[in-house]
Parts: sequence; structure tokens; C-alpha cells
Amino acid sequence: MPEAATQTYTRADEAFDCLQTAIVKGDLAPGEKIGEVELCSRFNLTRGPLREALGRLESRGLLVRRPHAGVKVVSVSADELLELYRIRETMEGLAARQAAERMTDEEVADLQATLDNHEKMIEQAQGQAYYQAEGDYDFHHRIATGSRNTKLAQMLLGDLYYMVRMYRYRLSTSSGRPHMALEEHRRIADAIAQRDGELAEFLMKRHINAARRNIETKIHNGSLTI
Amino acid sequence: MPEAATQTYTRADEAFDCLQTAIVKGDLAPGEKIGEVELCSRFNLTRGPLREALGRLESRGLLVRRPHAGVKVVSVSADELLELYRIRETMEGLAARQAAERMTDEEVADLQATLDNHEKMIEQAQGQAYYQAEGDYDFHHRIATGSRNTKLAQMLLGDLYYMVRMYRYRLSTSSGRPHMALEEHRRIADAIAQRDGELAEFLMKRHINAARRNIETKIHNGSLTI
DNA sequence: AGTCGATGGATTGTTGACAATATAATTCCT
DNA sequence: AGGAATTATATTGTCAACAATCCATCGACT
Repeated sequence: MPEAATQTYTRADEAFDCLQTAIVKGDLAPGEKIGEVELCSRFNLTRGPLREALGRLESRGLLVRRPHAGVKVVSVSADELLELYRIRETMEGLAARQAAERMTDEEVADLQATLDNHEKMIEQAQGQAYYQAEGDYDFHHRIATGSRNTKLAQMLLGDLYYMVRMYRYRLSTSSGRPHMALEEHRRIADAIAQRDGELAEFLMKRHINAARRNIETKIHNGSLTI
Repeated sequence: MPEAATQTYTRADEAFDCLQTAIVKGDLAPGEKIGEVELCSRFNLTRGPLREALGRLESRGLLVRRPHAGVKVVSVSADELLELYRIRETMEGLAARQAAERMTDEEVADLQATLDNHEKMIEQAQGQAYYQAEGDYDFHHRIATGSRNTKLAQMLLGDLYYMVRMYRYRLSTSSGRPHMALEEHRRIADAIAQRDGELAEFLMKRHINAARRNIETKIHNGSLTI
């Protein structure tokens, strides 16, 4: 549960965060039908705020609601997951370009320091997929906010990343190629540091494209079933 | 008010649609602080469903809420409006490419028939900006759904277009270049008909880029103040 | 006179009870 | 016995009253 970073933290916000993390972490499985009263007792909530949170989550595409019929967690097919990566490719390419043009020098330094940190963690705990996934999220998060494009950051952080993370947890495969991904992150950060927006965009698109194809082959191999 | 296309139309849906159109049409001005009870009496609603709708609208970025302090319509600066077009450029480029690969022949025929219709309307009522705006929306709508990319269509139709339309109504400038825009639409549709995804993407990006620059110059001229 | 602090009013957040509807189990008919 | 219509139940949608919080006005102090 996140802290009360916002001054006042309403019950609906609490419900929203609880449900979102529960869905992302897989505590609520995709396709699962969930009753309102059950959720209330589970998270110590009342139905009013809960319903408000359900509305928000439906609006973000994390669950679907049929009137009077109940609410169930969204289940995304393998094809749709790959489509998600196609969207990420274009949007994060734009984010990288704008980040190269607009990030402050401090932000760039932080970004590269983050990558140093990731490198240490990968070397220490080899193949610790969990940290790799979080590190990857951290990197992309910084670039999204660094783009100074409010709506773009909102769409990436508020919509796409939660869905991608949901499948990361379920598949627990992060990317499966930690060193490769780190190297790609490094190159993107360098391009941003050199304020080369065009190159940053190109590298970011290629990076996400590679991740997509990685998942695609795993699915075709049958080693990944969704 | 839309029809009951969905089998059951709940009050919260009604509230959501009412508020959304009110915001888009400018009946609720950006930056305006609106009280819940006032909205209830205005749309003949009760506070429960209204609050659920407010949550959804906040989630979509059409209004901002501060706990216990009230809700106000979002006010987007000129810079942010231009950023919106940058996002559209990449996302709709992708949509056009995928539409070229996936639209059925019937859909392509419908798309081109739509353009014929637009041409007639433009010739008949020269400079009738309203229809031009709606026609433009129709065109882009068809391509978004034709991409067969669920999330992409959802983000375009559910998030971006409403914001863009909001400013269209306020500025009532549609694009200001109906014949030019129609010609660009034609070329995009032709590329889709020829199943040339790469070209469709290129043309769509250029089309939206032109629209963005058109707005940009108008802003710099001072003929557009937001 | 200007600024800081306290109190009143209004508005939002929350709660529990009531009404409407979809799913299901049951009964009746073919 | 199988299927269709029907009733019953449980779940969702809706409502109106209660509690908590913020904003503005007013007053006191520096």
C-alpha cells in the first residue's frame, strides 16, 4: 500500500490502489468473477468507495463490468499482449525523443546512476528476475516522466505499464535477457545524454521491438501459455 | 444522449455521457469549479452515480479532483494541446499501418464512401466547419477501430479524441483547411486500400503533423488564444 | 496596517438500507 | 425425458441521511 503522499487519502483511492496491485500481482486472476461484497470484506471497505474504484479501473481497462451481472478481471490474449508492445514501441519512442530534448542534466545523471545500480544488482544476484523487472520499470518510468509530456506520461504510467506488469508477474519471465536489456538501456541513456533525440527514439523502438519478439518466440515455442 | 445500444444503461453511464459531452461541448468551461449538488440538479441525478462518473472522468483526465475541495474541469494549455497532437501522430500512424493490414474489404469500401460523402457536404455547405469537424472525427474513428488493436482503439477513442474535440468546439476552428484535409484523407484511404501499411503510416503522420503546425501558427499569430 | 490564527458554514466523503435486475433452480408441458 | 417458461434468490444499482474535511470570513495580535 502506497504512503499518504497525497495530503488526504480517501477510501476510494485506497480501494483503487488495493485492487490495482491485487490485479497486477495476480491475487485476482484474469477472468475471475468477483463479487462486490466479497471485495469489501477482503479489503475492509464499504461499497460506495469500492464502486467508485471499480469505475476507475474499468475506465483503465483492467476489468470489465456488465450491469447487474458482476465484474471480472480482464483477460488479455497473447495476441493482445503483443499488440500492447506495438503501442509501447511508438509511444515510448516518442517519450525517449522528447526526454532527450527536455530532461534536465540532473535527471540524466540520475538515469545513468540508476543503470549503474541495476548493473550491480544483476551481477550480485544473477538471474534474480524480480529485481530486473522492477529495474526495467524504473528506467522506463523515468523516461516517461522526463518527456515533459503530461498526457503521454499519464497514458504510459497509468494505462499501459500496469497491464504489462500484470503479465510480467503472471509469466514471471521479466525479459529473460538481463544483460542484453541493460546494454540497450545504456545506449538509450547515452543518446539522451548527448541530446540526440532521433537516436534515442530509434534505440527505444528497437529495444521494445526486441522484447516483443522475445515474448513472441517464447509463445510459439509453447514455453509461454496465456 | 446516446441510445441504449448497450442492453442496460445505468445511471452512472448516463451521468458519464452527460458530463463528457458537456465538457466536450464547452457547457462546462475548463477551469470551472463545479459542485456535486449543482450537477445533480442540472442532470437530474443523484450523488452516488454522479460520483462514480466523476471518478471515471478523472481517470480519463477530463477533470481533476482534490479531496474535500471539489472538482473542476481540466484546463489544458496551448503547449499541452500541441503535445496531444504529437501523441496522435505516433499512435494514429500505427493505427493506419495496422488498419491497412487488417481492415476488411467492406470496411475499406465504407471508408472511401465516407470520404465521398464528406466531399459532397463540403461542396454543398462551403466552410461549414461543424460538419467538417465531425467528418474528420468519423474518418479517424474508422481507422482506429479498423486497426483491430483493442487497446490502441480504446486509448484513441476513449482518451485522446475527447480532449481534441473539446478544443475543437472551443476554438471552433476544426482545421480551417477542409479541402486540403480531405485530399490527405483520400491518400491515406488509398494507401489502406492498396494494403500499403508503411505508406499509410507515413501519410497519417504527415497529416496530423500538418494539422499540428496549422494550430501552432495560429497560436503564434495570436488568432488563437487558449 | 498587515499577517496569523480561530471559528462557522458549506461541501465532500461515507455509510447503511431499499429497489431493480440477471442468474439459477424449479416446475410444467410436449 | 428433454426443453421452455417461471419463480426465487442473490447480487448489483440507487437513494437519502450522517460524519469528516476544507474554505472563507472574522477577529486578534505584531
